Amino acid sequence: MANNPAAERGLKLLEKCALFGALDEKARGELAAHAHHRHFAAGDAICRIDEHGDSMMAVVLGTVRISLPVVRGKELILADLRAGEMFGEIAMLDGKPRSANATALTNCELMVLERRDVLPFLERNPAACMKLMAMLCARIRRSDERMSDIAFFDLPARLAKTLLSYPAQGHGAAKLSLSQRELAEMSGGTRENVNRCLRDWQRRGILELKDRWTIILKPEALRELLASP
Amino acid sequence: MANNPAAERGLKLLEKCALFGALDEKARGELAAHAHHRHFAAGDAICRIDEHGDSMMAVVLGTVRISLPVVRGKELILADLRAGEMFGEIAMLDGKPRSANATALTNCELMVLERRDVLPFLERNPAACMKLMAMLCARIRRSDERMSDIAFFDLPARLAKTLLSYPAQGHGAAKLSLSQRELAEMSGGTRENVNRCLRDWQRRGILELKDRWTIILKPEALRELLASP
DNA sequence: CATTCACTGTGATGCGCGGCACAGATGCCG
DNA sequence: CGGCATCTGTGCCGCGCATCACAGTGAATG
Repeated sequence: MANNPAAERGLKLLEKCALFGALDEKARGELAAHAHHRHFAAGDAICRIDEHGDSMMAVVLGTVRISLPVVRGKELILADLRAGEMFGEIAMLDGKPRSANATALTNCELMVLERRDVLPFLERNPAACMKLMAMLCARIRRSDERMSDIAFFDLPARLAKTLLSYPAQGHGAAKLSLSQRELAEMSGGTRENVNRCLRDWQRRGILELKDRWTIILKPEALRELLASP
Repeated sequence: MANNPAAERGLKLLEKCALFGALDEKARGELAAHAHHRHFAAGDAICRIDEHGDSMMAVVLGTVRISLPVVRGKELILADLRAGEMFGEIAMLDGKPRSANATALTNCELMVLERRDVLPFLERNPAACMKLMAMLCARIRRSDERMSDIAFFDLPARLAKTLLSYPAQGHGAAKLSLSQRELAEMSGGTRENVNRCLRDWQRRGILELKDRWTIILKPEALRELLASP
């Protein structure tokens, strides 16, 4: 096991990870010993809402999309998770069905932790317990914020927020490669209106649309949209 | 302390309470020993969003309203809590500012638990820890559900859901005494449209509006509204 | 008793946004 | 190469809902 490259990466990852970064070497090793690794190809379903599931996952490599299907064909994208982030804790902890969909956006590798291993571990490690609770608290805060955003902000404001908060790649200017349909599903609007909004901003020099990339030129202008409405 | 009537009620309440009902007698007593009690008059602010706060509260008597102020003058009512329900755990656990407002809706009595007492207790009582996590999980599930409701359902559907899920008083028919402004703030609409919607339902015999009470005559008709659109 | 205040009920108006219907661009695959 | 899918960009229509503007009704308050 010690020579297993996946396990090595996993152990290394744990140090960076929000939940287990706080633990000592020994506790981390103990937990990693029980973990197993799984690989998913881009597009694969990792877990589906309402299914039974008693494991939680940490992203080792790649990107995992968490989404909430609502009605026939429509869904809301909750988050895109990258290496070091975790998901699936809710169903693992409370034993109820999965609360959202998780889909592999790229090829990815996950570290999987089963309830039967995690719960006893948590009971013996209050520090991990507290850390996990802090993660849950953060989730609640984000959910509530997002709820009031949807209830009170208009599409431009929500879209601006989405653009600003998405983990951007790029050097000087933030640069992201999401399709307009994806942006719509993240900000809670339609593809068409997202398009109109983006083009308007392009005309005003706030951002640039090129080769299916969205390049934010004036993040301040977007931030201003959030303050004023 | 043992003869203090408030403390007695508190101890009794703990048994009923979601969080501590799972604990043994000894653990409950230990926790109750540290708790203190506070009284608030109807209308009093219990805590405000963004303030610092390191206590969590359980409702012993009365009703506490949890709300999220959004913009100048507008707010979203998240929940009305009655005896046995708890709030304030988030800020207590993660040490960040309060995430919502809490207001005494009636005269009420609260049992207050301070972080400095609760955290050590949780470290020594993994069972309480797990129970608390389950509560947080439930909160997350409710938040997410509410978010997608706002994003995808229209006002009638949201209002129907609000009416059906509000802890009703009454024998045969569910009967509630919320003002239309309150209903609007719970379902995320305006007072005017809530009024139009209710009157429409009254004309169709689904409910009755009398003396500022809303009496639900045909809950099935409301449930049907949730399924169809 | 007059005043004030919160609540209810309704009409008129206008905007945001969803929905549809295209048309053009690009990339993939047999 | 000719389809086929996906993405973009736009025009148009109509509904839902927020907003404003009142009028009427208790219930509290001095």
